[in-house]
Order: sequence, then structure tokens, then C-alpha cells
Amino acid sequence: MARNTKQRAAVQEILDSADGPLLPEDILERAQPLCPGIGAATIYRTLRALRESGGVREVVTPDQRVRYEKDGPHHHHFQCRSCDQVFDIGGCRRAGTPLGARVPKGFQVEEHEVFLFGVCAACA
Amino acid sequence: MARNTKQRAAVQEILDSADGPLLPEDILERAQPLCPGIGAATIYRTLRALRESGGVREVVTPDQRVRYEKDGPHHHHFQCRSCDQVFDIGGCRRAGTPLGARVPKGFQVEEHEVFLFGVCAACA
DNA sequence: TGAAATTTGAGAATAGGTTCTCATTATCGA
DNA sequence: TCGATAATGAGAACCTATTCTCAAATTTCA
Repeated sequence: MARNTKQRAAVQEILDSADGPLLPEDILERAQPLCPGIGAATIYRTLRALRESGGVREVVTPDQRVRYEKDGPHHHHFQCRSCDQVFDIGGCRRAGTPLGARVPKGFQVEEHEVFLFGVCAACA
Repeated sequence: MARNTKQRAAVQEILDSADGPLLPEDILERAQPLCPGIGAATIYRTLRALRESGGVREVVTPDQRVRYEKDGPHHHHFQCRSCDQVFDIGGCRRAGTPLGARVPKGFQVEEHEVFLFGVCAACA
């Protein structure tokens, strides 16, 4: 049933080559040149389908917006306070409790998420 | 102009004694016994006033909801996957780059935020 | 190629949290 | 205690990201 449309291929390609999670509107913008006339509904539909089939994951950033990224190995995120863009940050080898956290007795840590804030290379 | 009402005192007291950021609805629920009849609008108005005067801060958790906590020293958060409650976690002494993060060349880190996920002591 | 069925684009509809409106009530200085 | 005025409660209004609707276009496969 799932058909190969150029709209879906474009969203896939955009997520695959992104260097951080993207807003639906970012994806729409980047998809325009690949699929002239593509609409927001298609972006949302495609993201939902990809999320449900497991290839894409939602990332809720502390600015309260939902971004999407290709599902992959654990990593952290950096958000630039100037341009708002979010970047992937590697270098975390532990999936459970991160270094330097003191968890109360009886709490079981299964995962963690880290956001860094500052200024990206392009804005600095 | 700012008057001392029991509604405001209740919200303040609830935030002061909380062991983690709270949802507006949680605050409303806890305020009911202290101020019978208190409404949601008052909670939101008071939170906004406290936020603007600097004593209270918003915390956007990865479940995409906004919670409120008393402004204070840097710390991390733990969210229970069973009861959804968020707890404060101490033990982070560095305000800038957390341990174990490899930031790309040219990026300037100013702050960080950490969320742990798992099961809290009460739910375990 | 042709028919069946999914996907698309546009705009309307939805949903949930938050803010606004306004009559009433409470606070606080004189 | 009184009066001026800020705060409250209830519900309407708002906001905006996301989903839905439906006719038209595309894809798929016989």
C-alpha cells in the first residue's frame, strides 16, 4: 500500500542529510525546490507515517517546538540562541545515567536527554 | 500594586515546597484545599506574574508540556515514565558544557539541560 | 495501457492550553 | 471604616500546530 512518491522521497532525503532535528516548516521549505507545490499536509502526513514505521523520531526542544530527526544512535543536541537551529552532538557513550548525575535512592534511570545552549559556529 | 492575596500565597507556597516542576493543573489541584474555589485563570495569572518578576521559571519537558518551578541553582530533572511526575536531581556542578559532550569547533556552550527518564521510587 | 486505489494539495476543522473579559470581591492605605 | 483599585472566578475567546476532507493527480500492477 505504501507508494513511492517523490514527496515522501524528498522528506526522507531531507531528514537523512540534516545535521540536526528539523521543524515541519523547515522540511517544507527544503522540500519546495525538490517537489514544487508540496503542501504542509503532506509533510505532516509523511512525518507521521515515518514515525509510526519507526524510521523517524520526534524531538521536543526546550523552546516547546517539535522537530523531527532520523532515528539513530543516542546523541545530544545543541540549540543556537541566535538562529534557533538545533544540531546533533556526538560523544555520549552511555545510554543510561549520564556522568555527574546523582539519582535518588530507588530511582531507576533508563535513558537520558541532553540539550546544550549557546551560539553556533555560523552565528559566532 | 501587587497585593497579597491568599491565592498568590498558595501558589508560592506550593512551588516552594515542590520537589520538582509542576503542571498548572497540578498547582490548581494542590491549591484547592488552601483556597477553595480558586480557578485556573488565577493560577495562570499568578504564574505569569511570578515568571515576569523572576522568581519562577518555565520548564518544558520532553513530553511537550510546560511545568513551573521556583527559580534556583542549576539542577537536572528526572521524569517517571509510569506516573509522569518530574523530580529535581542535584549533583551537577558545571553550568556550561556537561561531562562527556564533544562540542563541534566554533560552538560556544553557555548552558545545558538534562532530563533523565525511568521509574521513580514510588512507582518501582 | 488501463483500472483500482493510494497520495496529494488546499483549505476548513480541530484541539488543548493559555489568555481575555467583566462583574464581583478582597486588599490596603488613609 | 471607607474608598480606590487590584485581584478573582467563570466562561468565552484565542492561538496555532496538527489533522481532516475531498476532488484531482499519481502510482502500481495486471
